[in-house]
Amino acid sequence: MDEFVSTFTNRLDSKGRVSIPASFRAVLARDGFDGLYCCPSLDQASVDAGGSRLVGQIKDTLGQFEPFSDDHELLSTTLIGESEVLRIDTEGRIALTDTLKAHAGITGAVTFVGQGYKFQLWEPERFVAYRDAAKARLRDIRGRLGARGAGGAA
Amino acid sequence: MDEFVSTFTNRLDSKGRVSIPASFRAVLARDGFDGLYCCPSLDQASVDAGGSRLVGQIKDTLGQFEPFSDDHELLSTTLIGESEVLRIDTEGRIALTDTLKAHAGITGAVTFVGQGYKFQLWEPERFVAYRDAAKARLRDIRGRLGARGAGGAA
DNA sequence: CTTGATTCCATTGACGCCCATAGAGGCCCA
DNA sequence: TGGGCCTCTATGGGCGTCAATGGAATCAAG
Repeated sequence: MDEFVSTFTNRLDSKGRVSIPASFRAVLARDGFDGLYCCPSLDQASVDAGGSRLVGQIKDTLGQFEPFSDDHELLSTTLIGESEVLRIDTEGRIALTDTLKAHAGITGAVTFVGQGYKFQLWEPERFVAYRDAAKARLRDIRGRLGARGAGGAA
Repeated sequence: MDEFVSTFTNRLDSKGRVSIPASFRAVLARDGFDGLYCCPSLDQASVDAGGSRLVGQIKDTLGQFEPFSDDHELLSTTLIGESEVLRIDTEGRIALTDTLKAHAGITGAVTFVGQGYKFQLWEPERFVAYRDAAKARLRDIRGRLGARGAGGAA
């Protein structure tokens, strides 16, 4: 599997370090990117993280806007300016910066949420709330998914 | 046969493991996917499971949405974040995570329900109730279809 | 010399792998 | 056609390995 799948919650130790889930590390290793690319999510109190594929996706998104346009500037300010490349230590852990922790409200633990080509970091309780809201909204918009359904209908 | 067919019920052992029905294992082996992809059903207390074909179907669904869009984030959080890739041991067993067991209400046994390109995991009693309700609805529909029937089982 | 950061080592518990057993069903042969 | 053998599936449990975590040791600066 070369995608980030599933959800894990790990604790920060006294030095602020947290282990990246082993299965995510395996994906990152295959990806080849050195370190972990992290950028605050645009609309949520979470952090988007990943490797080359995330970086590529961000570039593609930026490429859809005219260079020097307001929109391009706004996006690049957030997607690139607010980003960090975190070092992964020999045990597979990272130390989140204060900026990232503040954005996501992370204190004692982190929930890692796989999203295919990237994953997100959440404060565990906030994630539960977001997840429940997401499910509820998904039921609403499911009609738009067409006849094939999203892995559920009978 | 390369489709999941029929229904089986197996018990969980003291370590929470349960055997995948042999005929399903054969289909998975042909599918080539390493492990078992499991995704909570959106509307039912069950788990959708399968291999590459299920994953492909989910990817197709996600591919209809623009990356970083609200809808894409919602979908990937639910469809991928809630999913698990379970390892299949040398005996053909899996260990369900607490999250999946909680979603389906599974405690002592699991009912495996073949559905062609995927199959579902149910708590046995809940499945019986669901099946009976489905049958009743089917009779209802068939009645409206007139004499030719809907090819339902006896 | 003190502070912060990075690597190294130790512990604990979960999980994967291996072997063992029983029971059901299929197959062969008389 | 009946009985017995044999294979395979489902299930139990022991053991080793690895991941997550905590803390000490080492290194880089200021």
